[in-house]
Amino acid sequence: MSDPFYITTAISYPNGPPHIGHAYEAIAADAIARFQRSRGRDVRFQTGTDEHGLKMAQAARSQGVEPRAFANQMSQLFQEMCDTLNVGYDRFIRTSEEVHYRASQAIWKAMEERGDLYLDRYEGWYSVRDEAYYEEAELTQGEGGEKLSPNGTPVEWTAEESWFFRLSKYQQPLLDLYEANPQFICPDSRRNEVMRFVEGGLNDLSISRTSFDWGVPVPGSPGHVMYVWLDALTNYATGLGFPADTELWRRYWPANVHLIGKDVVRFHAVYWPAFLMSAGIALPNQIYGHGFLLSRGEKMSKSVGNVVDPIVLADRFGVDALRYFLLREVPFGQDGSYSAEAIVNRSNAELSNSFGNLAQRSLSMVFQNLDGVIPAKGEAGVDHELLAVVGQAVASEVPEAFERFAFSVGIEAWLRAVFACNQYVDAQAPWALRKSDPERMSAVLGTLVAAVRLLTQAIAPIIPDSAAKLLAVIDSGEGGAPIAQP
RNA sequence: GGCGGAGUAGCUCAGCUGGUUAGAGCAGCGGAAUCAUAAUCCGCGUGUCGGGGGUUCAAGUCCCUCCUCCGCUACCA
Repeated sequence: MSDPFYITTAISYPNGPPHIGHAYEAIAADAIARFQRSRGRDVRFQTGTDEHGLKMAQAARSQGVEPRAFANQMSQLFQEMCDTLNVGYDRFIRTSEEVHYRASQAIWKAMEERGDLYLDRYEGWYSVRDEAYYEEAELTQGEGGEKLSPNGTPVEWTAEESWFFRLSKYQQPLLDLYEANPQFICPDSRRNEVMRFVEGGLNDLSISRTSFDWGVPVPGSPGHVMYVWLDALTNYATGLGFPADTELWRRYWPANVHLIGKDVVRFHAVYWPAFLMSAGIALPNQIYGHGFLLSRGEKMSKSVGNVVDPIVLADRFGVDALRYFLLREVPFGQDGSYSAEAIVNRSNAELSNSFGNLAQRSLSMVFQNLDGVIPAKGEAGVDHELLAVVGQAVASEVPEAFERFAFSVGIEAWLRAVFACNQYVDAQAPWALRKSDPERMSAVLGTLVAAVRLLTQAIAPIIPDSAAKLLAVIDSGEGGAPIAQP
């Protein structure tokens, strides 16, 4: 195989169990990976968990366990989610792995050798409750004249020794990058935001912490652990064996696309390419920031109590129904809304009724009237017309859309072809031909099975399990062998 | 505050560089068919295209203004 294609999801921060947003990204990436494989690309697909940082340390402490034990336990849940949802990753990476420490330290050293790192003090108004520093201008006055964060929490002036990265130096190189490679940040709305942000000027970035120790140690600087994002972003390289010059690394780097949520666009579209430029490593081709899933139009949050476990949804509605819904309902790149009713409506109306029933009625007639032997497709004008419509969809419209991650667009084109098949069935009425013209009935059924097979292959990246089952039935009839009762 | 995006049928949205009587899906109503997982097919949409003003032979589609909603605005995964 040639033409490598490397896709990654963002690694999930497992300070809580996976929610539907994690599932959404994993499913989308999996669909892309499966689609590219079906196109003959040599695909590598990586996902994983981002296990360092203060929040993980705190979550572990609240459970009364060590960070590493907590991470083991939580990461397992994310792996199980992927397995349940048929997300076929090639590598599930964990940032607590030893190899990842080596990779992170290697990229650090490369940045240091470039002269882009320096030790300084990080000072600012710090809110312990928010775990964040604030600018003077962001603060408000409390009742008693004390300073408060924008969230109304108390702040105190805090100073911490920290390593800094000369991000400011990369402002122009980054702008040049965005200019020369318009596809680097997608969709366009995100690209515009990032460009505005960078044009506004970049400050150097604090990239080490001394206030906790759950992280990758900074080489040669005891007491410092790396800023979680520096370590987290490096995972994409670690998974290919970096810093060793491995076969995987040579084959798959740089990544074709990092699929991420819109909330982490800046880290991927600004910091990551700057780190890579500094370290002298090739840049990924594309950062794609997808939208968020809203529960009935509202943001998911624990306090509202509308956080949904994707495994529960999969159990309730079926893995393929859930996958289909998520990629069908929401224009990829935009925010979308989901609800139990919407999942049921989509999967029943389109997957089960329009498509599933088409396959069922076609194969069932073959089984009952032709002893299960799949006939040759017809040569009448209407037969060619139908296969031309289906062919246009599966060979051109669907792949063209999937290629640019426009799943909902591609699936709509696919559905139109499905509708055309149902219209054809009704117009040809093979059940009426059974007595009047058995030969013609055979031709019609042969045409239908051929169309269904094409449609099944086209949608397989979205609903891999159902598609495989259906293809197995159809292909069991190859060479004139009778198919089993559908 | 600054920058950007959006406001089109009950719902979700298409409408590219201005040009036939503004479209699709869903929902709803009516009909046909009965092969199939009661699944399918056909027919039915007069909506101030957010308000107001302007440019033009012609504007949902360009300009101005107002209203409403959303995103980004530096170190939180």
